[in-house]
Amino acid sequence: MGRRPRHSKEDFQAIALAAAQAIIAEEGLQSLNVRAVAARMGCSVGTIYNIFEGIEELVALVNGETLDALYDALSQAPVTGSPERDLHVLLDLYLKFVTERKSSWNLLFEERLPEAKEPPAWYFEKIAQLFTLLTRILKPVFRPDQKEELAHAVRLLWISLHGVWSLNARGHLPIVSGDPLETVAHSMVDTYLAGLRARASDG
Amino acid sequence: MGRRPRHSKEDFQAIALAAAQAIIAEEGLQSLNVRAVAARMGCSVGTIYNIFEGIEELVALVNGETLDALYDALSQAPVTGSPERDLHVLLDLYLKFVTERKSSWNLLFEERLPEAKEPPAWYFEKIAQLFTLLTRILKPVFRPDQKEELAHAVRLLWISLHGVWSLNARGHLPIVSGDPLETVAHSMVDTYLAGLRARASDG
DNA sequence: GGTGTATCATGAACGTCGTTCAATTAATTA
DNA sequence: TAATTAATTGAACGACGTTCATGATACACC
Repeated sequence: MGRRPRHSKEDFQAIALAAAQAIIAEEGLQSLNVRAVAARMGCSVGTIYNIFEGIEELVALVNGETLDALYDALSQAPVTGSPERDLHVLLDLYLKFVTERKSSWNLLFEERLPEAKEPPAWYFEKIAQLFTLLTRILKPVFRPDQKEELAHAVRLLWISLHGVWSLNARGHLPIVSGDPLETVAHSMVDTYLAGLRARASDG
Repeated sequence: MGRRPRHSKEDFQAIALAAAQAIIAEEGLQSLNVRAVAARMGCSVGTIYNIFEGIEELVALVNGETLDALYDALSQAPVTGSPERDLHVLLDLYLKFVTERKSSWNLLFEERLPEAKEPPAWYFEKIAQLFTLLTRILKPVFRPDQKEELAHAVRLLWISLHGVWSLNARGHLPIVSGDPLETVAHSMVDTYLAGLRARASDG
């Protein structure tokens, strides 16, 4: 038989991931490219393409870690039974995370999923995991039998907040609102929650 | 004195803009680059840099026209006094526009404003113009003296919907919701409007 | 018309990027 | 040790945005 791989594919991917994270932390997003990752790993660019289909796959891994780290940061938030209060606490942890890990965070918004291709399965899982945090906070707004309504509300709230993060990440937020990021995010949550309560009491 | 320009800077920018639009329409976003624009204009790449600081400035012009076209499409929407109905009609025009001019629309979400630089002034104006459409629709929800509350509500609704468009443009919407774009957008508007009414009746 | 000059227009060339692939290296088996 | 098989390499490719020495051109003045 032939030559055995020095590292398994998974090992190599982990090393590449660490290298990418180091570059992002030390040099910023604009320095994240194949040659920089290869140099930091101590291998050639060709090896990167042995491990990954392309740079996008590595970026997806980095974004996966960002989502995990976000979950870790947000899961500290308490659930008191008051959605308003809980959401505000969650939001502040969120904003702290965005501020502290600005580059990684922005990378999430650079990613462009190819038209034809399905997003990777673990992407769905990580988002679902984050959704559970919102779900348990919003639970008191709904009756126990309104499972689907609750899930629906979580999705919409997520998307609304994504509007804020997205505009902010691309520098467009000042075009839309003169208020700072925190203010906009808090207003968003308050209004949305009021809407949920109103629709819930309607039926 | 020296040589007079063959065209004024504004003329040239208009020609470049038309060339860019033609490329987007006929070849798609991925073919929009300096060389393609220059070739279609019948000039050299250097001339592009005589007219613009860089390609981003041309992209900004294209996006400006997209915002104008969007305003034209949406300003047909009637104002009946029922915000729910009016918003749904507006939303459908919106979705029609997004479908018909998908490439131009996506370009709006590719743009990344440089950190240090202020967005161009006409950007604020065009967004403000679009805001007036939402403002007159949402007016019945507020008392005549609640000018600032109305403006605030318009901004938040805009940002919420931006969350939907942004996810959709990057292919991330299926990760968050299994529902089609229209459904998500309509739900968003309904919930937000319920929230506005609830908060308005509180004070 | 000729000359000088200020200005515009040119496109080859540069640096960077993602990506490819023939050649090289090395681990395993016979 | 030699053959076999596969991982690793890095020069090279094409596309990109951008630059700048060079050439071309229209005007003012004589």
